[in-house]
Amino acid sequence: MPASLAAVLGTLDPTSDRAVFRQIADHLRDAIEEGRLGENEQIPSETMLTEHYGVARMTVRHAIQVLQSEGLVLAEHGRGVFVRPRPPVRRLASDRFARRHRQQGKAAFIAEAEQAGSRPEVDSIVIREERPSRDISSRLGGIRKVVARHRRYLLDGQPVEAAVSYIPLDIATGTPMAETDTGPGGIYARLEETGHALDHFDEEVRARMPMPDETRALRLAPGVPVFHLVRTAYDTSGRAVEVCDTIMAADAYVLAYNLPAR
Amino acid sequence: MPASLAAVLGTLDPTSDRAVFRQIADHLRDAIEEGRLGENEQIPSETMLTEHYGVARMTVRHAIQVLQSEGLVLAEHGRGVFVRPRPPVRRLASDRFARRHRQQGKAAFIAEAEQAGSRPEVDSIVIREERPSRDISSRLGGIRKVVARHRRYLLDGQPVEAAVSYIPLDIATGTPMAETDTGPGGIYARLEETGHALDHFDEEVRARMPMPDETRALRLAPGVPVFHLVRTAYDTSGRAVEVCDTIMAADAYVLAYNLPAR
DNA sequence: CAGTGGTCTAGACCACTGC
DNA sequence: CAGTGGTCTAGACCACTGT
Repeated sequence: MPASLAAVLGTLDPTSDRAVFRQIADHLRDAIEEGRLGENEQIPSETMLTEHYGVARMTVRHAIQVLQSEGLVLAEHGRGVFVRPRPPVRRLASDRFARRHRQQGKAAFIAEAEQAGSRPEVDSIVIREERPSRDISSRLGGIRKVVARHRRYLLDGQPVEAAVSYIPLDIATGTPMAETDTGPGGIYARLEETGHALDHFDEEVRARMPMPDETRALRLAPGVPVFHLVRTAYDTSGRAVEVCDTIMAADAYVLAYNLPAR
Repeated sequence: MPASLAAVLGTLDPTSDRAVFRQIADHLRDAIEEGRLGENEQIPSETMLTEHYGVARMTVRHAIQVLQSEGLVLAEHGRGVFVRPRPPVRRLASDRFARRHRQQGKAAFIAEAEQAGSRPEVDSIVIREERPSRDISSRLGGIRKVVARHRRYLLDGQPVEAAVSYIPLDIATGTPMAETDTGPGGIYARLEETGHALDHFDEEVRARMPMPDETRALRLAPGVPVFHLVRTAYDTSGRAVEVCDTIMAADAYVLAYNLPAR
């Protein structure tokens, strides 16, 4: 941390209409964006800030809370408040479910992670029969019973993605799709073996702030939104054969798509 | 608002480890999610909540602030705090820039909005020569000068999208692409007329919390993330002929894409 | 005008971290 | 142990809304 707070942060403008806590938040935000406070660096403590600005501690805390909800800093109890590093980003390409990527015999996530030199894991696997929600049911053509495959994906021990796949009961029953281990190539390989050659996927993307359970499952920092993906797989007969509902930490992903001009 | 606060919210659990402001936030969140507090309904005032729970006003405000940063409620100075309605959502399909949609002679945004019965507007139009950022430059093949087209899109008076298009100077100069009015079909129609028949687009999607200037430009409520789209247009010779950088209120959009299975 | 939320103070006690 | 952030109180004054 630099010696002079005034050099990093400046001073309050008493003639300004802008609330004091917003001015302090602005100073800190500017310092972060211009690199005067670098990634993982500790920002001045609440005590130092109250003394520097001559305000009450609650005012300083309010300013820091603004930055937390913007996802710029992370408070660690007993240690300090730190500038959040930009996490390594995974790029998801729109051809990631193409057949040629399945032929090595690995599921998309595992193959891609190993390629990138990370250690992939899948945990919290729960497979069970369920009655799907109205939304999922209508995407699968009005079906009433499905096999639901819940799981969580981790990279180097960090959870990055939580997903649920829904497969019509008549398709999944008696196949590895209803077992924990789906075998080489994952469920898309099994679908193709059982007479459901895949034609295309429809993918819907939303972004929002996480619910509290999602914050826990993905160990999300405050101020990080989530991507909510709903992907439907269609076979060559036009039947919807799987819906995958995925929540991802938005700061860890870039989604890349190819759009036709014709 | 119902007569009994206890029926809507319940009471504190003094044996719980959970902080009081979190318990209050949980009660309000549950009431919203289960419909005991409906869309646009006013939640109990700070005064009522302090009396009901027997806590200091700052504790109640802290709870409400949590809900604000989750995007669930909206505080209106002097009026009250209200349950945020889910705004009408625009669905952006991955074929939205297909040539056939351009042949009516309208730009994609205008045509689509009128189709949906909304009143579209485009304002804040600024067209000027710029030196592109490193990122934009490299997407356009290392070019040093571009025509930048800044504009903001509104539906029924509400800003929904702010975008900047970058076009290499040699392509745009002397054409309507460098003017305010690009003519029927927009810049993509002009590109095709000037020997740059379009082949495909690459689109990258990110989501994050907005910067303060984006909050202003899109009149974003607290707790609403933004989509950040960067779309590159390629002509049939493989040259990148335009990059469009767009910020959108994430609660107003669903992005829909088609992924190949081959 | 009464009622609402917005800002700010000056304390208190607690829990966690690292030396 | 000293220093950090986390929670909470009990006030104060202000600005905005609607009657």
